[in-house]
Amino acid sequence: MKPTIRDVAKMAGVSISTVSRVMNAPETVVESKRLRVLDAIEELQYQPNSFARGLIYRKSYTLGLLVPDIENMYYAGMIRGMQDACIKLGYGLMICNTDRDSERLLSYIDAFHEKQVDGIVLASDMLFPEYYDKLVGCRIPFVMVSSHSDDYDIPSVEVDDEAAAYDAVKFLIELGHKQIGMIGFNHANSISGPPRCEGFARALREFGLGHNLEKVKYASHRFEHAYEASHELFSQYPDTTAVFCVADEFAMGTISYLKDRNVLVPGQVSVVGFDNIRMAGMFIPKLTTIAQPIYELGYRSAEQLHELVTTGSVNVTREKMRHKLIVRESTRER
Amino acid sequence: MKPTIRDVAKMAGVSISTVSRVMNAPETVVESKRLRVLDAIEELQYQPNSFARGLIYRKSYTLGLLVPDIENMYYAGMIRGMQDACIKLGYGLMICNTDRDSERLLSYIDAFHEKQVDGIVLASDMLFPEYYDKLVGCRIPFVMVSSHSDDYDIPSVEVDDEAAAYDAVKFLIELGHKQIGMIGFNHANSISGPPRCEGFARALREFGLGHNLEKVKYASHRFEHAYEASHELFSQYPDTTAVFCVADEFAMGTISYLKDRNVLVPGQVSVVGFDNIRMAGMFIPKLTTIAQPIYELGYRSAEQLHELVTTGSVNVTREKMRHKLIVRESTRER
DNA sequence: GTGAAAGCGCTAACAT
DNA sequence: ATGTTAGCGCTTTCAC
Repeated sequence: MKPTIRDVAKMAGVSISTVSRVMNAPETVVESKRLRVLDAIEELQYQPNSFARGLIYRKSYTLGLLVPDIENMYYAGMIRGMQDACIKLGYGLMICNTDRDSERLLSYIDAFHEKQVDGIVLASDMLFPEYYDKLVGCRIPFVMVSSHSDDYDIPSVEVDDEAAAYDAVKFLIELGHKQIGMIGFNHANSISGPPRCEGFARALREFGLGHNLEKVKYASHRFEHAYEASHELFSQYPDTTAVFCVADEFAMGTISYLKDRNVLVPGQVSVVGFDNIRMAGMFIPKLTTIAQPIYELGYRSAEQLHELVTTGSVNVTREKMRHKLIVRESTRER
Repeated sequence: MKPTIRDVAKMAGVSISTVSRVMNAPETVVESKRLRVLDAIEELQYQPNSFARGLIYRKSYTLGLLVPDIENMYYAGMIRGMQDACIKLGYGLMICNTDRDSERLLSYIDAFHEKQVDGIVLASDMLFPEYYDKLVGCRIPFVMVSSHSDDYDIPSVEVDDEAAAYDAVKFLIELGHKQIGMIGFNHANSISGPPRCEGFARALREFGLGHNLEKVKYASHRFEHAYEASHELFSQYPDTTAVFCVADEFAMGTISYLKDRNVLVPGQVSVVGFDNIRMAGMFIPKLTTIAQPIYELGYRSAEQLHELVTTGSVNVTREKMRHKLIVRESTRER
């Protein structure tokens, strides 16, 4: 049996209240007893029962994270950031993988509710009314990361997707490319899909390259889909010399496709990615990409949630973090 | 305030025990009342307080996972498997990233202890006496995945590293390679490092290629280190035509190095990896590699832990799963 | 400064 | 079949 506060009290020859006090307000108990209690705690390897504590404080000191796809490398860095923040804040982190499935997400909310997490961070997903209602119904505070809601006033941290996409495309244009395509996210389920398309369009228009506006194919988050989408893109617009991919994994898919067709990257076609996941610098060729501060995004979102949980509100809702173009080897002047 | 069992009881006009019964033994309460209770639960979005339950059952229905490096793609698939198993078993999963740091790992054990997880799965790490003592001291059952302990009798699931390495090297030999090098794990902290070296050595000896035995360089888990190690390997043994890398990420590092030196893979040098992480099929060239059943490893380890937690022991300790050579594009006949 | 006792939300044994 | 009640381990008044 795990030792309880009673065991400690007995061993130290004091009452349980005294034991409780040395843990929560040590200065209120005389040194001699305090020391005896501390010894007993040490000796028994006593750990207060967090169920009992939770019952009283109504806090689990645990945060929940809902990610769409844990195999997507983008989230690995984010999780590290969140976890480091959680350590700093004295919280635990419970990670759940929704597989982009509504049912599953909803049932994880139930699980979180039952486990009494103090708050949830929702990564990348759209905030459907269904989710919102459930979260509010469960009275669980939550924030969003790499996403936001236009309809509800929910704290969020992300990058300026429109501006970032604009920068990527502008870079391609300045390299001298005139025939530019894009591999985007399927709009249906994606929060960052539309703004990245808009950034693409704005850059094109601004530089009088509006004829490219239609050169957009969509893929759903994985390498293989981007490979397929690239096939469509190049079949339909064979003279394309540059493509903007809204995710590094897409860029890899595009480059793979091109490679299979014996077209050189960046020799014949330039490709820019998005995210700057760890793999971006390992791929051949190394990816030119829009870097998101992935780790910081995760770190910040945990802090934000903590703020929300403890104070009831956050200072800056809808926070934006800076992106940055990183030029590596997948792009070249035309 | 979150509704309690009392609120439900009041709304349904019954006693709290009846409410408790409809949740734990529905058949013992008459339909009419049961329905009223169910309605009230629905209406209030009532969720039993897991602290109170935990206090009684002394179970948190939560498992803890300790991974060395969550940014290592190897673990992503494993986590998916574990999570799916946890769903099936009705458990939650708490993931912690140790960064291969003893201090951090130990402090996570404390956190798990305090949070009363029902069990822990320890991934890849060695089981130092320090860890073992602490775990036993805390009375937390645990299993190991992609690792095992020779010193203690702890349930584990992994692949047969020695045999797998042997197969990889044998494949290279059968392709006609005579000058074979290896990029291995630094031994200090690695459980799978030594057996993979042994597999390498056994294949070499068996085919009379013992002169390659010394062509081994070590790297510590990341791409960059493998890149460096490859530099050392090829500087010292420039006539090497094939290299066995003990991780796919190492294979990528090696190939990157070779690429930077303008040597063709698989044209001039063949490379085989290990793990078959998701990236292996996305890299250029696609990696020939030893596939581990990563998802299943995770799934199985969670099942094993569950067995240990619920029954107090497991049927087969030190379980092995089958590996498989997957031939793709990074290897070629000599 | 310290102990006794109430109570957090729930389950289970005991009455009825 | 249903209600009453005693804890589970802890914190926190409230007396002393």
